[in-house]
Amino acid sequence: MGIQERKEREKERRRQQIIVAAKRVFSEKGFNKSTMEDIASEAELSPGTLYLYFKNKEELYASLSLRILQYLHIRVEHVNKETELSPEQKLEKLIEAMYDVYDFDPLIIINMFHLQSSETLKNLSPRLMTQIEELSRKSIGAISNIFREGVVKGVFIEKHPVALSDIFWSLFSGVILWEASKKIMNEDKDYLKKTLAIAFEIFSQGVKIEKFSSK
Amino acid sequence: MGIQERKEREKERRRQQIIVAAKRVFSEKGFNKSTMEDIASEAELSPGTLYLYFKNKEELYASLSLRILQYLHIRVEHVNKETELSPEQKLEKLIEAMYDVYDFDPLIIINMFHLQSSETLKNLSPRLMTQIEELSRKSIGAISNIFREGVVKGVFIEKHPVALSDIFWSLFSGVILWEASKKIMNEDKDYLKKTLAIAFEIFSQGVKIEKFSSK
Amino acid sequence: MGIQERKEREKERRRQQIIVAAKRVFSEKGFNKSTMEDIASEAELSPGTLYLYFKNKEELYASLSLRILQYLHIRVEHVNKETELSPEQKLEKLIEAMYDVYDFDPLIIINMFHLQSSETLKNLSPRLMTQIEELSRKSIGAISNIFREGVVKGVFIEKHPVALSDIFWSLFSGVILWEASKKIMNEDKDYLKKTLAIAFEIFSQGVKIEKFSSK
Amino acid sequence: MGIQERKEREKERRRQQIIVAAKRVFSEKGFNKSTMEDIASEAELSPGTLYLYFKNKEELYASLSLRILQYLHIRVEHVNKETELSPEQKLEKLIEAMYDVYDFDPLIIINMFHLQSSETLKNLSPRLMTQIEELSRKSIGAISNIFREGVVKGVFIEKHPVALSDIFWSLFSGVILWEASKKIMNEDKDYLKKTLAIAFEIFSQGVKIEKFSSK
DNA sequence: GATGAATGAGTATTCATTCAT
DNA sequence: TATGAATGAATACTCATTCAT
Repeated sequence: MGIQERKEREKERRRQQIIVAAKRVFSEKGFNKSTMEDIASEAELSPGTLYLYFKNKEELYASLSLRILQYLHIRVEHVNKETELSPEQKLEKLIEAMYDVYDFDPLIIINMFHLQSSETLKNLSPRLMTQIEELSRKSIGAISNIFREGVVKGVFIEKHPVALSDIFWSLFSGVILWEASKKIMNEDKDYLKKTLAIAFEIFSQGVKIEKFSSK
Repeated sequence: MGIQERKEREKERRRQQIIVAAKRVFSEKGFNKSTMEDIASEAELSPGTLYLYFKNKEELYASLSLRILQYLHIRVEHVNKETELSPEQKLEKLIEAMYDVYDFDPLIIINMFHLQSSETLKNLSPRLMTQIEELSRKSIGAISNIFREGVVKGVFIEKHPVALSDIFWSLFSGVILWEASKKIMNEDKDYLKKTLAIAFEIFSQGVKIEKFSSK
Repeated sequence: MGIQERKEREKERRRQQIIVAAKRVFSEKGFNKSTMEDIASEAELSPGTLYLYFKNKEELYASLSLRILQYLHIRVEHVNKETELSPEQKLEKLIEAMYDVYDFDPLIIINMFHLQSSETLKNLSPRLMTQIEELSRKSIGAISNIFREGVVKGVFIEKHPVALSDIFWSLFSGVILWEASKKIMNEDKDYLKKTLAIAFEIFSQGVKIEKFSSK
Repeated sequence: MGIQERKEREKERRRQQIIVAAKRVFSEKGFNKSTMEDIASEAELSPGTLYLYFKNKEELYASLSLRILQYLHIRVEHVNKETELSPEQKLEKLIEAMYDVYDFDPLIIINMFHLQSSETLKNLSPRLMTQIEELSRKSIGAISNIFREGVVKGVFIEKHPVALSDIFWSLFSGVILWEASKKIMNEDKDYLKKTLAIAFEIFSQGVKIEKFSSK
């Protein structure tokens, strides 16, 4: 019914309001230094209200990660489905997608890393856990596919097809962290973009089969 | 003076004893979940004693990073000074050095990252800050040198010589974190080594100039 | 008026619905661990509605006691009014009544005790307070009467006629609490009944004058 | 060693200091309304210090019960060991002992009852649990012995020898609670003593075998 | 120097109660 | 009347740090 639906929508809006506030606070102070009161006041709500929408602090934090994972998944799947593209073109598209993912939420790597800690996992509801696991698995799988295809078609070197996607992701995370640690993150996004571009170019060159055949 | 010196030596021994204990505790529980009492009891000392050697918890943690940085610096400088090696041979030596650095302390990346947080920096003594900054600057400089030399000699592509070293470091960090997040870190070091090897090989291929000239 | 009256009746029905739910929840979790939401959901109402019928949590709880007191009062008065019975027969009837009171609500003693706490009393409305006080006074009075009559007729020992009723009540409460603390309360009502029977028998023997005269 | 011993003694003194403060606060406000800060400030200590001596609030509360149980045990065992006394004399001594137990801590019944709640039990350390269980078992056993002996010697009626001790204890608890609920507890101890005396006398008369034989 | 008992500020979480709809 | 989302005060417990011995 209309009323039911409007309520549902309203509820979702509140969740987003809280998530947005949480993102601001967490990215400024980090998980441990952020208090639930900080977040509540950023969201212009009372602390108690936060607990109507999120089981606890960990689950609120993990919800940020879920949001990024959803976006990552959509983008990566989309690349993967463009069957008419060559592996090299797909890699290019993938790189573009990764830029956007980072743009969507620059804290992606830090969130992902936090998510791993056993303490965190203990406090999450099974539902959220399942969602996160599924999205991670699917996204990683989609990236792997792109490289596997490249290897099969003789375009990319065969160094453990899985490893290629791992290294691709590592490079992405590494550059972001590196930039973050230089605190350039916010002030100069262009520098990050340029660095990522070079990193991905080097990677692309490194995985192309012609390189090896030309020796 | 003899006595003076012996005291100094004794003092340094205690510092190391504490640092070793701290490393064990921090690497098991992470910074926030580790208590000063945990560390004190691991070091078989009382909590109060820790404060005779370290200003506070942050400074104790940062001291771990300093220790790794010292090792990193020594190894990297050593590679840099071998003037008779070609840029490609130096890169190979550098990669070996990075393995060892990781072996020396697998928490290197996490430590380095923690070190950046403004909250941390606020609590460090200027003396420690200076030491850390200097060592970081020198180590990064030495790595940069290797790549700059390669570019100058026409062996490595010219993509912002600085960027090459940044990306090298990013790749290193990214792989370690990636593995850490898969919790393979401790159980299967060989897998990490293999992944790092592939990563570095791809990187090496990617930066070699022949690739581009062969096109 | 018809409409007025029907509303009144409806209102009373709701109150009872809430009281019944509250009884279930309180007896399972105790006063402090029971939340208003627990009770609301047991009553299939919203938390807000509870406050339309009861001033606060304490008053809701006290209403349970009022209900038992009403039952106790009815039963005890009834015994007292049977003028043709001997004191010993009345005591027997009284004992039967007490069994039934306990059956009506096994939490009677705990409720009564909770009712005494000054914190509780502070939160009750004067109207409720008055009702409770009146019923207590009357019930105790009726029990006292039975014993006083026995003393006057030379059937029961004269040890402060008031004290006899106090002790009778104490014995009743004590046995119930003792059983409750053994957690047999719910699982084995027969054991409680048997213990109560022995207790009352001992008491009856103890207060009979012949005992003393036989010495 | 002397130093070791003095420290131990000092530590025990602190525990007692806290227990005494806790007793005052708990008996005034009850368990739930008493805060750890109340107790700390009553003991002229900081809240944190309480946790150096007691695991949590429940365990602090339970420690009060332990203290009473220790006293109860000593007194009851002492009566039981006086082999030259007749069952009737032992009962008299037991009654005296119970007066003293109540004097030692009038909250005895409330403490004991609180101790039963499953929520409480969940939070106690096994060590404390064991101590409490053992003392309870032994004390109850000693009381039972007295009655069993009386039954065997043909002085007390045989109504389940165990039940006699249960009913004795119930009577004791009941009277104390009854008085407590009349809030006479503190103001008029003499009235309580008199009531207890009458209660025990009635009980004693009730359990004496001659009563029945005289019929 | 070394100790470790004491401190007390800091915080996640709960829940009785309110009030706009 | 009835709702139930929002409130925000209240509190047990932790732990970095200090300081008397």
